[in-house]
Amino acid sequence: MSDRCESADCALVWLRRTLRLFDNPALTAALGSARTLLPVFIDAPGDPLTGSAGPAARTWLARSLEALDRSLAGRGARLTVLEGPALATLLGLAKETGARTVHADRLYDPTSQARDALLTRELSLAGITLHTHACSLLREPDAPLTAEGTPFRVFTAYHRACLRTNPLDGGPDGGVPAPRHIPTPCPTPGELARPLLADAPSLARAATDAPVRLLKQWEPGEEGARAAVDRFFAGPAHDYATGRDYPGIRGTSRLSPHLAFGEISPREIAALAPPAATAFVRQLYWREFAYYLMHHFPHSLDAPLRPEFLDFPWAHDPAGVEAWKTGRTGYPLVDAGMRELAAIGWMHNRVRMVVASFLTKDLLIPWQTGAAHFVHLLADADLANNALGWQWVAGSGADAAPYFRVFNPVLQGTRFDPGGDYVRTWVPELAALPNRFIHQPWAAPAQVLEEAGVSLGRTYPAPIVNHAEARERALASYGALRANRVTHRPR
DNA sequence: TGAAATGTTGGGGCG
DNA sequence: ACGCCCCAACATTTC
Repeated sequence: MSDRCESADCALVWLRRTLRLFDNPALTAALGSARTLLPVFIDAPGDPLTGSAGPAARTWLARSLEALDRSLAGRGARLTVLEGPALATLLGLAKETGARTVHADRLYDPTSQARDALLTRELSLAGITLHTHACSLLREPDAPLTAEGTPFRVFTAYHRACLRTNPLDGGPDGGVPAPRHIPTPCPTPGELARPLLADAPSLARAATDAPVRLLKQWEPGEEGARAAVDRFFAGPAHDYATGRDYPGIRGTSRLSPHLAFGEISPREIAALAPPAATAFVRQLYWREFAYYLMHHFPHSLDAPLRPEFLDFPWAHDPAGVEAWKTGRTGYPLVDAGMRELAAIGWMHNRVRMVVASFLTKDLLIPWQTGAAHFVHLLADADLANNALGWQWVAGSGADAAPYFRVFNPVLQGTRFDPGGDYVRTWVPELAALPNRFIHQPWAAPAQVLEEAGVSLGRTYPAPIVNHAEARERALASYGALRANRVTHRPR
């Protein structure tokens, strides 16, 4: 970042979680407001999104920034990537370029909102205006409300209200077109000939120590995102309602990391969706609902939405947490999911529910422990989605599973991974077991185990808990909580 | 976006 | 032919 000559009329485009050119209202607004633009990404230490991200998300981010830079290069601009505190970095760039305006994509988590409010004040002292633009959602998260004017807490009611008030969110085109040319201050950043991540050493490191398997399956960036959408809508989307439940096949969209980094907008996805994909579009509204809940109940990122769960008798079980994290619980479907997560920074959604149920109900570990682990390992880490999902499973959240709903990892396995493909992929030491025992190796006769080369407790762990007993324990805990609430109810 | 226990029914074997 | 038992299959209730 040097030698950029001052432009009479330059605006900064501060991209955070909108790493794309199509349907990017921040970019469009900046183009309309200034003669030249400087697109910038700031890797700020302690940033609530990128700062707490784990290696998979950091690697994805680095790759996505490289892709964005290539797209910008095709339109006469380049991406500037800097590491440092947001305020100082923006002030430095503003001074260099003479920019008095910053256009950014809006962030919705409470920490980012507080930071943006602070930045708005601090920047205005230097004569700089910060504008944030709605980029990430089908609709802003304050609406709709119930007839009483309160936020919905049940998804189906929320979803119905969304469809009633605006059935075609984002319009038929899926958003504003990508600009054909992006004028930049002179000299163009491309002429500076600096490697993209030279001034963001932490991201440069992340770009090189990639979880390789992740990169084999996914292509970070706007182009890769659009290709993934096309592939999905051409095939799996048509059988999504059932296919999405089978972790052994490609039945889901696998769009979550693309969406998390804003490489493609949900408006564009909704506009491209074929009529047969309504079940999938409904899932986009689950994402909307997560942001809606985060907006109306910001405390629900870290604390139970339903306050009676503050009294829940969670267990302290470091050994159990460790077995869960490392995929050594002795329940093949749970272990397969946790190993998939560790290996590629992603996990099939049905399996996310199963492992979350196992942690919170079989082991009685607070959902926040699991949520933090997910945020650290998932390439698609999204605070709103993550908290909603975990609270849903734990029973403490909106539209929550009733407290007595406990997933049986064996039944879930036989039902949704009947051929055992998923388990065999991620728990190879069980691969030779016949289907009948692949989800419950402890039930196999000694001879079958021996023929499959499985020795429980040596090559693969024996179950760390008995699920039937654990289920009873969970029901008792949740039952006590319910009784508690009744006796404590104010009169 | 659950699972297990309990209840019901109907067919077939058998005395 | 008939009643009885068993059990699978399905439905309902309960946690």
